[in-house]
Amino acid sequence: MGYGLAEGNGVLRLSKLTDYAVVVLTRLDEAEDGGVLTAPGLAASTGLGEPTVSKVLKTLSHAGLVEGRRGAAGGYRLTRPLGAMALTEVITAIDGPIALTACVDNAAGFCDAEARCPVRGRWDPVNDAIRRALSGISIADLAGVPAVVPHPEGEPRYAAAE
Amino acid sequence: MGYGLAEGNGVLRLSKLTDYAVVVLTRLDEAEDGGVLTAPGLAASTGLGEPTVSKVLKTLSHAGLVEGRRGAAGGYRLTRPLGAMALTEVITAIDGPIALTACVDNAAGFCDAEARCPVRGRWDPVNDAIRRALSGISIADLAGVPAVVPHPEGEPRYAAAE
DNA sequence: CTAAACCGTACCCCATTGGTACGGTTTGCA
DNA sequence: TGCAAACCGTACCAATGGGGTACGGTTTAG
Repeated sequence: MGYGLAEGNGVLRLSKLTDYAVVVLTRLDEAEDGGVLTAPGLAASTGLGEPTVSKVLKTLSHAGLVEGRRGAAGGYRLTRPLGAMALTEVITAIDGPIALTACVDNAAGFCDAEARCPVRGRWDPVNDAIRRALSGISIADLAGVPAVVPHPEGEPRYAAAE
Repeated sequence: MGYGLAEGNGVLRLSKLTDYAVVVLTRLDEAEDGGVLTAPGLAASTGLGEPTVSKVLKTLSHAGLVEGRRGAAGGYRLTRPLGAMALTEVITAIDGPIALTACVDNAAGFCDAEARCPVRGRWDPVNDAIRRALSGISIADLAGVPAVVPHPEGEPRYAAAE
């Protein structure tokens, strides 16, 4: 597949799943029927695989970012507006905690080559810089909020702007 | 091995090679004999594998961050002081360009699912934030500049500080 | 002439990730 | 009361990319 994220670009590669999560969250934000959409419905409207969408939703649900209601008329619903949902929360939910080094945040002093390690804990300025940069970015900032973008048959072509 | 970087933590994982690069660059900065050290020597003093160190040096050399001199009395030398060497340069040299998405920086409009892609190019605020956070961090900032830390036999234990 | 070191390329192994499958439980509705 | 639709949890499989290695070639001091 491949949506917006790079294939094997380089650093700072966050997973495709995170990309999918943003897509799905955006779609959920556009929902109108009480803001509830089903996983199969989301899969159809986004073009992603249904099992993949389910997986993403499950993870987001586990993190408390969406709420799943079971049963025949079930579906998923945002627990918060996207403007109040930090990007870091989604990243943490999908990819785990945002950390660059192991020595720094985790229990310090567990390096297997602790002896003769010349840069112990020296990466934390980078960590802090990254965290500071990422905090303050909400999903709404990424969504651009085109709101209720229809996706009829044919070729929507969201790109055509400007 | 594993030096300072996390194993499989999460986002923002930059490669171990970049970690090694910082280690090697720091060692080179501590050198005194005209600032020239050999790859085997660096491997021995850092505890890293000799082929791996060579690989890192070769890459750094190709990026112009170090200068390799061949022959019997050859070795590597910094082309700039660490304070004037940006972290982003090292990252770019080892891991490639710092980019989060493919659609944004590269030739736009090559998404295989370009139609119905709801977040085209929406990741660039993140890209910008990351770049802005990383610029302004030099290798000297990471090195801490303990300068000429001896590594005799026994157990150096750099951690023992404070 | 030889040894030591850099250089380039190509190769292999394995861990992480993306994606899938399946059985179970809940719930609206006929 | 049974059925269908949807969420839930877990486990599994395939492939991509990165870490690490090997090898042959070229340069250069002694």
